[in-house]
Amino acid sequence: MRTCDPARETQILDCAARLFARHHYHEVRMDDIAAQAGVAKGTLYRYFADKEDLYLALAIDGMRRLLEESQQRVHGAGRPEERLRSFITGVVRFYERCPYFLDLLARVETSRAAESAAALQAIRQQYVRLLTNLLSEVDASGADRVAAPELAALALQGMIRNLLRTLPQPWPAHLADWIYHQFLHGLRAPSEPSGAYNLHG
Amino acid sequence: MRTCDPARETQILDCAARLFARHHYHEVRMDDIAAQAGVAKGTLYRYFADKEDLYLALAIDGMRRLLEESQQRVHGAGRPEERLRSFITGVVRFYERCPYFLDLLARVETSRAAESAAALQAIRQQYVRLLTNLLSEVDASGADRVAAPELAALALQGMIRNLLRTLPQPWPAHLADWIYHQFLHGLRAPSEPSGAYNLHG
Amino acid sequence: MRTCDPARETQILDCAARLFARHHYHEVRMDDIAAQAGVAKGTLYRYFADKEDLYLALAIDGMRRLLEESQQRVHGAGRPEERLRSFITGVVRFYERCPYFLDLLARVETSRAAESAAALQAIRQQYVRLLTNLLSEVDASGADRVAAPELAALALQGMIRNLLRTLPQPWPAHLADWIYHQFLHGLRAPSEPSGAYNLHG
Amino acid sequence: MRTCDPARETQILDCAARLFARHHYHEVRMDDIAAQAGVAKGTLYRYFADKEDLYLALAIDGMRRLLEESQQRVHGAGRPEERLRSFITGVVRFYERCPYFLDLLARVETSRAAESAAALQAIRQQYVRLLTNLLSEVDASGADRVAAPELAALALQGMIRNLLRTLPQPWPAHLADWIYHQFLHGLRAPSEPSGAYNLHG
DNA sequence: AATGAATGAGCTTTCATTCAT
DNA sequence: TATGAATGAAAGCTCATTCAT
Repeated sequence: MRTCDPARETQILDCAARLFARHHYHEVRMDDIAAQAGVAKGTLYRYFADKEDLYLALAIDGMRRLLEESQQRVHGAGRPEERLRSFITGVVRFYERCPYFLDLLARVETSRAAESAAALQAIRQQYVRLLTNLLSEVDASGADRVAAPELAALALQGMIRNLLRTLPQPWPAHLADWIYHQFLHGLRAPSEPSGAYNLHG
Repeated sequence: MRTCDPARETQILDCAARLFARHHYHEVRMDDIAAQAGVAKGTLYRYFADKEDLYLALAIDGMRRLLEESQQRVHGAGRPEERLRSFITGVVRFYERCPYFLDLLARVETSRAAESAAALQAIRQQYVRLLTNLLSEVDASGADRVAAPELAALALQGMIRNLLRTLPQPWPAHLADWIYHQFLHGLRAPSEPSGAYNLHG
Repeated sequence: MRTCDPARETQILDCAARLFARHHYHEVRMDDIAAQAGVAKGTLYRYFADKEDLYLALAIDGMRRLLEESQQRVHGAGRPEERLRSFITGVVRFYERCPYFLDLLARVETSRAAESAAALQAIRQQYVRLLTNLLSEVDASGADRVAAPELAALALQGMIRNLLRTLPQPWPAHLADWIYHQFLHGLRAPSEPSGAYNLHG
Repeated sequence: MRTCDPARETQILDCAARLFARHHYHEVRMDDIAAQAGVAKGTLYRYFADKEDLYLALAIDGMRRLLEESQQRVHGAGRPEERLRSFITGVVRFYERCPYFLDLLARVETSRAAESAAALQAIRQQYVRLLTNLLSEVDASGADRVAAPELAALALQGMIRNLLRTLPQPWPAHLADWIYHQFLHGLRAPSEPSGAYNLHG
């Protein structure tokens, strides 16, 4: 029953992503998605059970891509601190390429429907665990204790997203470095030698 | 035309807030709001032009209350660091009382319509400026430079919100302290004497 | 129960007349009428049972005034032809003073509700009978037979109204004379000595 | 967006015409029209933007049909007088077939919205021009001058409509002839040999 | 498999009417 | 008696979903 043409499915998801990133769920009509994707409305229903399903697939698709990229960086070579820095840089780059995912993910995570969406929940957990584990490694490698690595993971995630969602693109150079430094050493640590930061960097 | 009975307006906003926090915009019907508030549907339209207007008023109302509370704490007595700690504690307490505002604000800030909602934008800017100024004070009082106070303000806001939105209530004791410490001293600073943090604290 | 303050009733009717002349029944709200008349909405219901009743009273009021004016002219002195000319002149003058009645009456006579409105029907009949009788007098006074005076009455009424509703004000001088002449002598009779007629007379 | 199935559009218009002729604009619900036409409510909105648009299309449709019929008669063969008689007969026959258009047109011409409805205005102008030109031909062919053919056109139109709207169907035999005679020769001309006229002929 | 016209449940919104003040 | 906030039935309209082609 359900058609399987991965290319077309990707095409639909891409178009839908752009629409859902700019407009709320109830503002995007299936008509719009079909028109944007260049297919008939009925075709959407061969790939997705309903609007909610399409919306969820969208978020899952985006989060999985971010997760996979992050996994490569986190599981790469180098000292834990270096891999943390690489992780942050990767996230910033990801959102640079797909800025509409910033709003989309913020939006979908607010969704109560997501609570029942096991797949999305699973990916989100993997993501937090990946980061938590990395922070534990940082902990083990350092002189000081990392208190509550899970809290720290959530804190880092929040910092990154809020900065990226608020700051207008193009983002300041070294933004990833600034985040890394702030996260690791806090507000009042001496700046890194790379120079002063400002919003219009 | 537009009726003005502040008590009733507050009553409607309160009920609507609870509904919008638990359900998406398109999932909440004006019927539901009216029923919840114990007024007739037509009455809603005596206080708000339409659904969107009510929704916006909701967010503005919440942000204004948070802003006013925060201003009192930030403009209070004490060293800048103390007032920063007080600010963070205040925000956590605010969301403890009104947990539904966490999702609501996340949602409304994702709204493109909000871009044209001058009132909401204005409050948001005041909020960021309040925090930025406080961080500059922290800067002036300390030995080290605070790099990019505006970035730091956004980072702090993101940390707080993501933690509160993700962690299930009741929140760990000393969560505000943990945030303060992480924000000021970073991940690897020695923990405060108050003890270890964990998610179910 | 029903309040009786003729001055206020007239005031309401006047304001309503202007609104109903410019807008269709369903486009005029009781709010509008109340605002225009400078009374509260509830007050309207002390003078008229409901919207339909007010609307009807309006038409009856206007038609009665036109009927009374016409009766004076038709029952006046002079040869029947002279009184017919006076009648036509009077109608034109009436609509010159109250142009909004042109559309209002056209509109209310289209109303099916009017069929059940005995009062309005009665006045309309009196009006047609007045004119029919006059035409019969013209008949009796002349050399030729007036065929079907009732048909002629309706024809004259239609001529007048369609001309006045279509032509922009101010109306051509001698318009009433032109109507009188056309009605009595037809299209191809020699023009009266008063001169040529044209739309911008 | 807008669907185009002429057969169905005609079907909807026909059903709507009957309803709007018997009831005021605000008394006819879109539900009624849909039920009468045997389509779903949503279908109406695939053919017409909204209720007002449907209403206007109705009038335009009717006027266009009347205009086309009239053009054939007016541009036919024969002396101008004969074609004028044919025109009048045609109009009467048209309204005999579609009696509901009498009220509908009276109502739509009272509409202020119609002023902005260019299509309707255009047809109305063509109609008046057609008749005006015909009367000018009658003029040229006759011994006497036709004073103000445009006024005469409006007068004739008003006569016809008021008679047809007021007289109950079935209409008197020779009603068209009576109108022709009254219009051309006036009230006091000798009757035609075809006999006496009366309302219940 | 793809289409897009048709569907109709269900939404937002209106506004004539009521009634406590 | 006058008011106008509150009412809620009823309207116009939308749009996710279906299914004949």
